Amino acid sequence: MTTNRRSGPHRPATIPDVAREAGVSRSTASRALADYGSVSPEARERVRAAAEKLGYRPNQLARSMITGRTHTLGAVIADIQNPFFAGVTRGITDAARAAGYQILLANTDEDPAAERAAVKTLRDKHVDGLIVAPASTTDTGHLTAAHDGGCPVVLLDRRVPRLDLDSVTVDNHGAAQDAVRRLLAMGHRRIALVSLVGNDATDDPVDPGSTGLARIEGYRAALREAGVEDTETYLRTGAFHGQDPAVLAHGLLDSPEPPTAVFATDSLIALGVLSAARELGLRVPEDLSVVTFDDTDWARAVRPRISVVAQPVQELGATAVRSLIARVQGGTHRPQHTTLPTEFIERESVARATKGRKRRK
Amino acid sequence: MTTNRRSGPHRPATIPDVAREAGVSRSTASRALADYGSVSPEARERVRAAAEKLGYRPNQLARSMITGRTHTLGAVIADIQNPFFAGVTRGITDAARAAGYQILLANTDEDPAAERAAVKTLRDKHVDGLIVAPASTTDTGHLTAAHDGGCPVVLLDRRVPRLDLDSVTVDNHGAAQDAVRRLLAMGHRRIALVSLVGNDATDDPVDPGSTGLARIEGYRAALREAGVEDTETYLRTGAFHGQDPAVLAHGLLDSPEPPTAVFATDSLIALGVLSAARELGLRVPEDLSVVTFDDTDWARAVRPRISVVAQPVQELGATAVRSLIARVQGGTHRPQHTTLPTEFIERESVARATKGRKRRK
DNA sequence: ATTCCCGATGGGAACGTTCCCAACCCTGCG
DNA sequence: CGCAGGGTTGGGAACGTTCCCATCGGGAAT
Repeated sequence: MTTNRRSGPHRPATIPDVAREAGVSRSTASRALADYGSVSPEARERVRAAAEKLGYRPNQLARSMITGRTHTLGAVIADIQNPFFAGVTRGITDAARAAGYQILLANTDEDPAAERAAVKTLRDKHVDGLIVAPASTTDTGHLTAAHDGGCPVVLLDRRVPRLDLDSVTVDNHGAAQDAVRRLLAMGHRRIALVSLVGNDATDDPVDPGSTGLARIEGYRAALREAGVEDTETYLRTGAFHGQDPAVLAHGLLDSPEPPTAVFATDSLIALGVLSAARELGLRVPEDLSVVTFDDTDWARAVRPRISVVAQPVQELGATAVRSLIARVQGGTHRPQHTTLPTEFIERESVARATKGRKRRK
Repeated sequence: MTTNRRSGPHRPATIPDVAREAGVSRSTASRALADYGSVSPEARERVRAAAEKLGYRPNQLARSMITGRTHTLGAVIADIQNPFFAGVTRGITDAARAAGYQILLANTDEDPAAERAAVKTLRDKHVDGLIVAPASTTDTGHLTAAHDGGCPVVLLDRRVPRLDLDSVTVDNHGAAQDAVRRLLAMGHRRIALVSLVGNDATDDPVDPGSTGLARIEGYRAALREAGVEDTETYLRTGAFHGQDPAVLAHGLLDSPEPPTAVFATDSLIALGVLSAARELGLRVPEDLSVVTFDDTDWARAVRPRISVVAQPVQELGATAVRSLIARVQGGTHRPQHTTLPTEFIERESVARATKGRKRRK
């Protein structure tokens, strides 16, 4: 008996094992199993039977070494606990599985350094492509490097204007403008926007890549077209980290001339606004109208139900995957920018503005 | 010039390239880079400089082929969109990254077939270990097969009693019992439990593996010890799929002698209860007290704030990862069952029971 | 001075698969 | 009957790394 280096109870069967069992060569066994080239019917059957008998399972690592494909995609997002990204990730994993791909997941917490590290690690693992919700619109060298290095990148949710990478986004500017228009139509004039933004100091207001700035610009545009010149008084932006949305909202609402409506740029901020309103004894929507991005499960269960700008979260992720796989498998066509539609869902958190509403302390 | 098979603009540098540049052999270069064996300081430095110059990045696939380690763990969970699993996954990815591991993610939607397929695919990709929230307590052949085949498995959130695998759970029975005791202490007697359970028909009531049954048993135990003999009237369990918690709760609350308190076994069900209560015009907590598992973000932002049984979601995931890595790297000690503590957080959704409360239609 | 040992180095094999190519057999056609 | 050609097969190389082992040189000890 030959001494095997790995002589455990059941050393996993390899192609040579199967070939030996079937009485053919490695090449023929490989061809029969991978179904390419030409193999005689009887040889094919013998190999199939031998593989079955030995419980042969192809070693994807070895296969990947040759083919250069791992059938694995990397997903680099901010925070899986954020309902928006949870939905996106769900869409990503489902679409990937349907196409025969797996997902390597990495969180960045909006930290560009963590994002660079994640991209590096995932590329070292030879993912076939990357889906990235970029933390910064400027610090993108690692993304172009990956793309140029043969690892396609699809930008998710956020765009990087001067970067010629595929992207899948929603029309944040238009959606925000629409939402604010609806508040204006209900007679509101003192409309606040509460947002947490990243380190996008250099983002371009004309063609913003970050969702935060795009929504802010949509907010400004809606106010201006309604003749509200001052678009900054009720604009509250905090930093991603360390800033509690509830505190931000509290400061906004607890002022001499508070807003009559608040537009939150995501569901976590909306919770902060609701929390602050509760602390101050403000009723929604009688004292304060509230609208937010993202249709989370609680938005349609709480009282009052919250009117929202719903994003197609799962579709966002699924579209990114399909776009990426097309690029991985297909040729190198021009970068494609997909914009998915949002939907405003009207519920009970918006009321007509009452001119001289009394504040209750 | 030799014709290279892959003659792209920048064929990624390999160890032979670095060795050539540094004027040493592959072996020495490999030793210098991987930091093992013995290498002279000057050789080490020359290799380091050459690697730097060529932008060398080790091919993890090739390395894994030799070492048998991929530094990748598989996470097989039900649904990333469920806040509980989102938190768990966050804990998993963070702990994994801290230990130098990556996470391959798969959703099962509580479908045993999907779970088997996921485990198969992940094993084919040669993950070093698996973290699984098993969909079934009986259909577990693939898990023992993986474990016996050298791919360690850690059970998450749910246990499989007769299976000798590591597990990380919380004391669901005790936590549920404690929560119901608190409702009893507030004078409630007609206490309902609303739950969605999987296909655990054969789960053992004495030592339940599924969280659902464990919580139900805790509920029953609390009622019995308080002298409430009938523990089934207000028990509502629906199936995982196709059953809307709101509908289930609606049927429960819209009855001749409705419960005065509801215990929901997870946050999605709690939303259903809240939604049904709102539809029926019931006020929380005046008409209906509500307690739920899982401290989600909305539970502390809505009005009234919801009293909850908080689970250490991130810790659950992180502990599973650390336990798994210990087994991957260390010897093969006995299976370890870790139980993490829960915490009851008292808020405003529980009121003293009023004897003859009037229902408002 | 010879022996011994240890640090340093290089060559070759191995991991398990796919790919390329040469060899082979058999049939059909000129 | 010889040759072309297609289906089938097997051997060898390659992917990029780590590991084992043999070799070599120099300093210390006998």
